Amino acid sequence: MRLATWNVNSIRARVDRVTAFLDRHDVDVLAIQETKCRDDQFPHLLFEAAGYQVAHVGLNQWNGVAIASRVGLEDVQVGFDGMPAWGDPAGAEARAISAVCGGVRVVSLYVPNGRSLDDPHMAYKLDWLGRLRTYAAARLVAAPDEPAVLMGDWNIAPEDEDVWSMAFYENKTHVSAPERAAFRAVLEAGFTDVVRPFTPGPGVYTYWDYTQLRFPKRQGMRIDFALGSPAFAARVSGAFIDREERKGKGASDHAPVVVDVTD
DNA sequence: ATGGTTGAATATCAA
Repeated sequence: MRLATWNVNSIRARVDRVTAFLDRHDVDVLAIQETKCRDDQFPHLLFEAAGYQVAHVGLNQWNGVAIASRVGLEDVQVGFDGMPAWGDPAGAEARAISAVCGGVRVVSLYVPNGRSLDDPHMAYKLDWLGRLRTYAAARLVAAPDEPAVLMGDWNIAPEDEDVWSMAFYENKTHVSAPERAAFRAVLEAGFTDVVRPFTPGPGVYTYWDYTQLRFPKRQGMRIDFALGSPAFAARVSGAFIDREERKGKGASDHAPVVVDVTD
């Protein structure tokens, strides 16, 4: 079975690229982030025509996450237990959705950006990640043998080599010690980065800013990850980052990350 | 020129 995760930066602007990607790489399950639409605006029919069931949560033009699957889509859950609320009035944002696809619990995640180190969004980001760690740890206790994968846009570059320049990111988000500790805490809860062993750095990224010619200058960040439970990680047979998807007109600023598991 | 691009409530905000 082949799974992938991709921050598409608007599903409506990108749906042709997304369905072409699914076809080209024979993807069974795609975790999608930043759909940037309400559910009634999501192009459900195009996914159905391509043979995929879709679970999507989108509340407005921001965030929005989905899972598209052609190997079943069971026990859909919006958000995760304990996911923090945000806003005034406070409410849950559309940043997490999960389902069981082909026997794997797939969680599609869009971690809050943080904006800047002293912004309230940064405290929200750290709280959100802490709650995610608690959820992930609880799942391993409740179902230690369940294949589960937390995949999406984590908005964290966990290692120095995951950014094109540590000097550039000094005092910026994505590389700060608290963010990296929050990411590491999920690993310490028992989850494993199943992609990095197949895509070693340095210079291997999943995101390049639209501005400043970052992509042709190879100035990116590795911030999209698939973290597998022990039962999932044991079945991973390969992984790659589809850098080609960042090329050309109409590309998302993120590339898809693909993971293969044995059936 | 203190930006540079893209996408979404077209007017700014978010990334």
